[in-house]
Amino acid sequence: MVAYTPGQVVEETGFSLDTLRYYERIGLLEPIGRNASGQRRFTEGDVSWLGMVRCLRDTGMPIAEMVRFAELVRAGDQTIRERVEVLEAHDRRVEEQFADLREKQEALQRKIQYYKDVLSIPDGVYDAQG
Amino acid sequence: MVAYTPGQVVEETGFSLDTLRYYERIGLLEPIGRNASGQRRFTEGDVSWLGMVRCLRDTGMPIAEMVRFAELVRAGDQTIRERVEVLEAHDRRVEEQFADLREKQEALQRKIQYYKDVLSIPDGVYDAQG
DNA sequence: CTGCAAGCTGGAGTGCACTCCAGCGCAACC
DNA sequence: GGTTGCGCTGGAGTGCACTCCAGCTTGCAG
Repeated sequence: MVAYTPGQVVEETGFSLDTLRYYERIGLLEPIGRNASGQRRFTEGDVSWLGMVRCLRDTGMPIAEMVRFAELVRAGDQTIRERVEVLEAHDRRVEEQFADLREKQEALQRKIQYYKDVLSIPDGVYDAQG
Repeated sequence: MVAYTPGQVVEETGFSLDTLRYYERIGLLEPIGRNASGQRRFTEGDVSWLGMVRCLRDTGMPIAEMVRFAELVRAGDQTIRERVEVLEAHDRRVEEQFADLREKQEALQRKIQYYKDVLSIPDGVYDAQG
């Protein structure tokens, strides 16, 4: 059975050692196994769960919600349906984020265009704040 | 000349009163004019600048960078070219955010699909973490 | 004239998500 | 057998962007 040292997990997942320990403390990771001298040894399962965590984190899921999701995972197979609901709700939020951000970006681009228009008529007098 | 009370600005901009005061403290807003008894009276220009602030904030520009941008605005018309550069760099970052987020979302959707596949074969035995 | 809402100030507190630190253990390499 | 490196712990600190608070003044409605 393969076991990963903390250093290897840092390498693989991109999370810092402190972050990994923090995630374990708050219950986002279940207690990580230890070798004879008390050092962490991560399993394949731990690492793949960290992949899920990264995915959720990078799409903006708050830690508290990831912890709730982790609890569902630990509760076993009968929670799969609920997990799908959580993930789909999250996916819809991500979709909303997109729409929102796109709108805001369009506003930004209009402002940029405004500045460029001012630039192209160099000696006008404008209130350049709007 | 129209002047806005703090309450009206809260209404118009969606920023809280505390946030407005905070923005003034840190120099994101220039010192707001006061009436005879010391209460703030915002000008049209203040409000339109707050529109810009909202636009930048909502597209994820950090406060510190907004403050630098505010300083450019205060420095006058000769900084317009530089302002355009700042805004365009920001716009490119927003674009990157999109690409990034879309990628992460695709990963998320693959994970959701995986769960759904598990759901559709109800009595298999799977490691549902990946 | 009495309330109550709105606003003022400086400073402290909050929430999130880490991040850092001191002081320690263990293993291994020269 | 020293020192280098990886890892351990509990707890404190950080950075960001607000948000709240006590204690006060001002504005306006009834």
